[in-house]
Order: sequence, then structure tokens, then C-alpha cells
Amino acid sequence: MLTSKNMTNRQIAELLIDVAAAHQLVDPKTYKFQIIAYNRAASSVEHATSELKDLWDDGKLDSVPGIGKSIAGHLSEIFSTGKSRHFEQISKGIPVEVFKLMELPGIGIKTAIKMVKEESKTEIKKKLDEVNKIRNKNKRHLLPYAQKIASELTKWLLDDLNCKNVQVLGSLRRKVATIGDIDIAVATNNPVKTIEHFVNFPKLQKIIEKGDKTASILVPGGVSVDLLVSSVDSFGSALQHFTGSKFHNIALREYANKLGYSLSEYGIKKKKSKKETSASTVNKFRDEKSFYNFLKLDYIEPEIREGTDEIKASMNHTLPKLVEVGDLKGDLHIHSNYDIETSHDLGLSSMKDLVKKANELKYEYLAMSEHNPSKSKHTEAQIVDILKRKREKVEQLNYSLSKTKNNSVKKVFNSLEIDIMPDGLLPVSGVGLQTLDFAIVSVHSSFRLKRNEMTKRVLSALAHPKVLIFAHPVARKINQREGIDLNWEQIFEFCVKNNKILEINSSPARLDLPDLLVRDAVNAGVKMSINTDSHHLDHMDGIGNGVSVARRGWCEKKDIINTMSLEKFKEVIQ
DNA sequence: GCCGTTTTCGGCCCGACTGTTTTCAGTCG
Repeated sequence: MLTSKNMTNRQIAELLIDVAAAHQLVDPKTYKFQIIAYNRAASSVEHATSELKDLWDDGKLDSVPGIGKSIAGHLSEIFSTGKSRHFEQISKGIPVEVFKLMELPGIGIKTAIKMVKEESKTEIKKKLDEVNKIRNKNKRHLLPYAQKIASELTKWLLDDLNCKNVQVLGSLRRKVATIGDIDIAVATNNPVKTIEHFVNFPKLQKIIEKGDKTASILVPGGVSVDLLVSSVDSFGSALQHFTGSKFHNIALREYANKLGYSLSEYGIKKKKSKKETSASTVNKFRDEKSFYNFLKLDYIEPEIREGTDEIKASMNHTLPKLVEVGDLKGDLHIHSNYDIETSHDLGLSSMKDLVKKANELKYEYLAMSEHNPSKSKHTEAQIVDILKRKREKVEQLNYSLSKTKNNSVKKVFNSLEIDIMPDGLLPVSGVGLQTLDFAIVSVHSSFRLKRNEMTKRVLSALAHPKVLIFAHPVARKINQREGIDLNWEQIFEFCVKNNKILEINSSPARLDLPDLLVRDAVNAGVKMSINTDSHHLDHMDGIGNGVSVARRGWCEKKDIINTMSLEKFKEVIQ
């Protein structure tokens, strides 16, 4: 159990899992609830949107759910001294290898201890190598990749004629940014045959487990697929159960408990009182809505089933009406192939083709937002010339649109995605900016500035009156690059005060703002814009990814500016 | 160890599969 003053959230989460395991070893019965608490805290830390070290600096460690007085105290000790006496005490005598071995699937602390005691040094070494391999390989998959495998499996399962319904559930249905494994439920007349069919999937690599009701296989890319079989008349409960999240289900069951019910994938039953010996009958549900309604709850959309406060809102009938793809009236971040000698990659489709695509999507407007002309290759005067030329091009396009009938697109805006330089300045002068309808700014370099510096950098760029949108604000690339470190409270406050918009970028490797920050932004009253950042007209179909992120962040239509009509949006940029 | 529309005390989800200690512990989601 290694600790240091500068632990990242990821490392702290791992530490808390180890602490939970240590309690498990010492006495699982006595520490039953501490184990739950530490594991819960670990998961919470892993998903936190600020580094705990920063929160500790600000004295806000206990703002993280699942971290109370005690854990906050231990972490505080670690941040100031590099060590925790309590964590050292509880893990005394447990070899470090034990915690590493627990990263292997199916290995808990008891098994790991046994292995270290009984197996040879070379055997252990082999297994530790395996752990490192898993660590390197075990990246979570992007949505499109997972979706492709899931649809292949769905098709395969439907080949079995006993199969009446197949649904992809779990994190894929909740539209989490990255997918660890794939969960599928089937309604079948013949569970045995259906499971047999499932494990005969042509691309199968390995059967992990196979029982009467569930099975689990490994498919190429190291993706595991869990199958749950159900009957048609209780399929609703199965959907609910397997959609999760785990924390939503736990919260839902705690809530149901208080009403005297017990929930499972089979349905809802009245809790047995101590006198009763025979099991009570199970209420079955064909669909999810009736399942939730039975518990006096409004239906909860899958994207927000994360165990935060959705059950409370459902109970009080205050759930948001989440934004939908059909609400969008335009896409404000699109790169055409019109060559303005940009600092980063140019788009691949012509403005004309992009407008045609926007027509198909029933948009009223879109914005051509290429990267700014590269600063190193041009003088300021040249940049202004280039931008004037582009303005004319867009004006021509608008003129021809005004002459064309039956197109839904009425207006193309002239925009630009401008780099925010490390010092917060923009590589386009005031004169250049005046050629634009509005500007988008974003960070494409110097990602590692300290939080205060980075916040200052971004705010100084946002301050220019022409700047409307802060694009992919976290600047992360999933599985490749961590995001930048910003003081979000300050950013949100500035945006609200000055009518600046935060982008929800739909690119599957970005999904940025991330869902949790979207939720914070909504609560702070910040308006957002869902854009595709398309570099090809086909990318414009990906808008749904951004909409999913917005939905996970509890966005309603009113929170998203590009759901506005053209007239309303024009007012915004005035 | 955390947490609160019933609680600052007294609760804390529920079931499946594996392997083996044939009645359950360990692990997982």
C-alpha cells in the first residue's frame, strides 16, 4: 500500500479499494459496512471532476460524496505527510503483491493471500506480469466500437428462434463515455438453448462462465459480454436490473425497502416478515415503466440512472425533460475544406456538401468554424486578408441559400475555432475577429499549466466580445490524454455573467464537457451548445453522442443554445 | 464509515456462478 503527498485521484481510488480489502481480510463481519463505505468512496473519487489534492487545498475534501470525516482525515494526513497511520496499521503484514494480484479477475484478497503463501516465487512473478499486461491493455472502449460489437451480438442472438427480444443494456444503454463490458438481456422461451447459442458466437474467444440464467464470454479486443436470460413476462425487471447503474440499483432497492418491497431482476416482492416462512409472490413487469410506477416513481431515463439524486427527483415528480436529438436546430462547430491555411487539420467536405447534409438533418442553421490561419506562417495583415476572403465565401453561400427554396437551412454563420495561446492571447487580431459572426476558442497546446494559470489563460481568451463558445473545454482525448486543470467554479461564474457558452463536443474520443461537469454547469446556470466538430459531413451524424452527454448531465432543451430557432440565436450573437 | 423528506442513531441491495470445505465462502456486477 503505497502513499505519497501528490497522489492522483486514480491512485487514491486504488488505495481506498486496497484499504477496503484489508478490512475484508482482518474481519469481514465486523467491518462489513466499512468495506462498503471504502469501496463506495473509491468509486466516487474515481469519478470526481476535481483532483482531490486541489479540493484539499481549498478545504473542500468532504464535498466528495462518500467521503466523510474519517476518510477525509486520513487523506488529509496523506496530503500533508505522505502517509496515513491508520492505513498502514490496517494493512500491516499484508505483502504488496497481494494488492496487485487482486487486479486479476476472480481474485479477491483471500485468494491473493493464499496464492502468496502457497505458490512459488516464479509462479507469483508470472501472475504479476499478467497484472501488468492487463493494466496496459485494459483501456475502456469508445462508444462506437462497443456499439459495433453489441449490434453484431444482437444480430447473432436473434438467429435463435427462441429469442423474442434482445436489448443492449448496462453502460452502453446509459451512454457512458467509455464502455468496460457489454451487457445484453434476452427474453426467451428456452433459456438453455439461448445460452448455448450465445456461447457459440462465431467470434467467441473464451467462455468466462455459463449458468442457467446468465453467461459471460470474451470476444476479440478483450471485451467481455454478459448475457442475462429472462422470460417475456418479467423482461421489464430484467431490463431495469441489467441497465444499472450499480449505484442506481442500490439506491432504488434502499428506497423500495422502506416501502416494504424487495427488488430483483425477477420483479418486486413484498418483504417477508419474520413470522412468514413461505416466499411471497413476485410481481412481474413486462416493461420498465410499470416497474418504476409500481414503486410510485416516474420513469427514469437510463442516462441519469447513476445513483445521485434521480430517485428523489422521480419521487417528487421533478425529473427534467431531457434534451433530444430532434430539439437541435443547428451545429455550430464544423470544419469545411475551404482552405484558409489553418493551424490544425482542415475539414474534408465542401461548404456546399455540409449545407446539404444539414438540410437532411433538418437544421435551420450551421456555422463554418475552421481552425484559425496559422500564426507562424502568416503576418497579421495576411490573416486579416484570408479571413475577409472567407467572409465573402460565406456571404455568397448565404446569398445562394436565400435564392433556393425548400431547404431547411436558412443561414450559414461565419465562425472560426481559434487557439488559446499559452499566455491567453488569441492568434487573430481585433480586425480579424470583426470579420466573424462569432468566435469559438479552444486549447490545443500547453495542456499542463497549473490550475490557476490555466484558468487565467482561458478567462482572458473568453473575455473578447466576439468570443461566444469555449470548445471542448477539458481538452481531453479519451484513453490518450488527460484533460486540462481548470477552476470550474470560476469558469462557470464567468460564463453566466458574460453570456459565454460551453461546448459539449460530440466526437466520441472527446465527449467534452464530460457529463459530470455538464451537470455542474446546468446547476450553475451555464448555457451550453452541442456540436459535432465535424471534419467530414459524415461526422455530422454523430450529434447523438453529444446529446447523450447532455442528457447524462440532466440538460433540458432550454440549457442548449442550438435548440433555439434561428431568430432567437441571432439575438444571442448580437 | 457514511448518511438523513422517518433516523445525529441505526440502518446499510440482491442474486448468480465457481469450486469444492456437500452447504458454503469468495467474487462479481
